[in-house]
Amino acid sequence: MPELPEVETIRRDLAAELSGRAIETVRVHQPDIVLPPPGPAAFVDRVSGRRIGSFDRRAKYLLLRLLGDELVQVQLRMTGRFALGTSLPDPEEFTHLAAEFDLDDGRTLFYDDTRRLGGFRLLSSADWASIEAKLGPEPLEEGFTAAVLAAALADRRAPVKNVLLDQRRVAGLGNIYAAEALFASRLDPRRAAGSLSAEEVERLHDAIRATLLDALEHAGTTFSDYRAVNGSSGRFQDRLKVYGREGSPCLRCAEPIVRIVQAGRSTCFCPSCQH
DNA sequence: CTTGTACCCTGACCGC
DNA sequence: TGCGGTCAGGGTACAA
Repeated sequence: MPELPEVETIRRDLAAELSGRAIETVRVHQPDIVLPPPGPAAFVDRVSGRRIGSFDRRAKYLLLRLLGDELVQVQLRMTGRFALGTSLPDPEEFTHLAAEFDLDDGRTLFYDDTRRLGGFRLLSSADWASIEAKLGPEPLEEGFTAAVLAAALADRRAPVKNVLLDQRRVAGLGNIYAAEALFASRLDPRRAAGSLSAEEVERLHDAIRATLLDALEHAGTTFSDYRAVNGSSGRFQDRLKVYGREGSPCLRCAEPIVRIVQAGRSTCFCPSCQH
């Protein structure tokens, strides 16, 4: 589900609310959303009573840092979502409540996940550090230059779209924003990643940043499931230029947008003006 | 090492 | 109205 802009929107909504709070009790309704080790029962036991240091994001992960040497890594995957309040804000929307975290201010952090592909993992700082080390650069941070992107794409024969989705190469991009960035930079998603010229890499680099920043400004994209913490939809879906527009005229050249399958996921692009 | 495929799960939608 | 097939913002395990 959510890609960098959506996950970052959630982080911004929750960070100030959660930091400094203590988690008094935890209820896990769907055990399979807790990834072992340590397993659901131990997870409840070890997270209950802990105080939250900060609430961060890396790639598409949310990180609930606990005081002491541990953190809860949250993956929303496709349908995971949060709400914060004294009661379930919208029972009609939260039909697959998977976990609840009661806070020391009387409010509860609710986690709902229709498909249960997302989940929680309690990690030591050392375990997280080894996971973190394998993730690619954050595209919105200073260090993400065109040269860094060029290095991530170099010598790769896989299609550039697939490489952009590989979190070890660039962190945070998913199916929507990879397609949008390739459209904005007029690059054919089927091109071998390593075949891009320096000028093309620069175009792609600028497009990735501009697309993500624009999406962040519009609180992300709500295609079907994603909601911000207060339940509101993103607004970027109205600004999508290729994703989900199969058969519609290209906004640049009016030729029909086509959909192909790459690495098992659909890619929308304009064969007439993306080269 | 790189690359592709299957799979986890539910629900919405489409054609018959 | 029902049924089967397909698809969905992701990531991981495993095979080649």
